Amino acid sequence: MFMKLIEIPLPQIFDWEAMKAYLSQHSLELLHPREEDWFYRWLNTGNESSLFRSTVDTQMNLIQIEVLHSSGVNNEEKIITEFVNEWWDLNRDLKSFYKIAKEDHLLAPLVEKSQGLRIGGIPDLWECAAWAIVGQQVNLSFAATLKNRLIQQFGEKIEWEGLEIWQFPSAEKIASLQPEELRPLAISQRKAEYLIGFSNMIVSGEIDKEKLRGFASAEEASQQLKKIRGIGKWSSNYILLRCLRYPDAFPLGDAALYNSVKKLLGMESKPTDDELLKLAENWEGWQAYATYHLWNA
DNA sequence: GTCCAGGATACTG
DNA sequence: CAGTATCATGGA
Repeated sequence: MFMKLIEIPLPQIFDWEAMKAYLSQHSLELLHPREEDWFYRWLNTGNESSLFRSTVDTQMNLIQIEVLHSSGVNNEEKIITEFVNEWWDLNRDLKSFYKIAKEDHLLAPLVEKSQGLRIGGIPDLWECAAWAIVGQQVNLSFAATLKNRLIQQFGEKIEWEGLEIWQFPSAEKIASLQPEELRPLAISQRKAEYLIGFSNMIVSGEIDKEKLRGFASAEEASQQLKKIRGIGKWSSNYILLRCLRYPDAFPLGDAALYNSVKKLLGMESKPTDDELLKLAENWEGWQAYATYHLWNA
């Protein structure tokens, strides 16, 4: 039995099947386990925490959120609603993206097929950066394995009617570790240093979401992030795409991006950066959504 | 066995 | 300054 029901009107264009596919892509999703069409999430709200589950009612055009365990804080509903808004990018007006995408020979068939695809986000900056770091260079399934080991080793879990729901390890927890303590998880020495270094900057407040918001372009915000050890051009733009949601974030260097373009254009070899940037001239202002459609393809 | 994965940095000439 | 080596592991 749930304690409270929150309903959010569904944006006009929203592809629930695509969002479900993203949320379910790694077979073992500890942070938002799925049961039927419900996704469970255990959210920190300061010193307290809320457990909720959310789904989409496509008949009623509603997002439904059931609060299963309340934190008791008086702005809980607002916090959860804002989280889901960011998680599923509900407030994005995609009209101008579709306008340019329909004129683009690479994107046109993709947006036709995936109307309402919205970028699945990682609203927590620390969690997003950690995912970017463990995902550097290695294939996605191995990256997911590393993330799950981090969560199960250093995170916290609760159970709800037999279902386990985990919280990502806090920055404080990772900041308290030595790199050697992460090595047994098969995280490289370098990545262990990157993770601990980033977590320390979160703990000290040296970096936070507010400081990364409000830049006129992803490029400017990216320059801030790239000052951090372990965060290069790919990771900075990945974080801007998934967490800060700059629509013009463009993760140049992304292996999946090159492979997708190569396949879609029937190229002999992977496109060069110059070729990719040439294509991206048509996507000005919407590089993040163009990238996401290419990943999705 | 080799090559490549949603890269970034340290080192070398 | 640009190349190159290194890292971790697993799947193709």
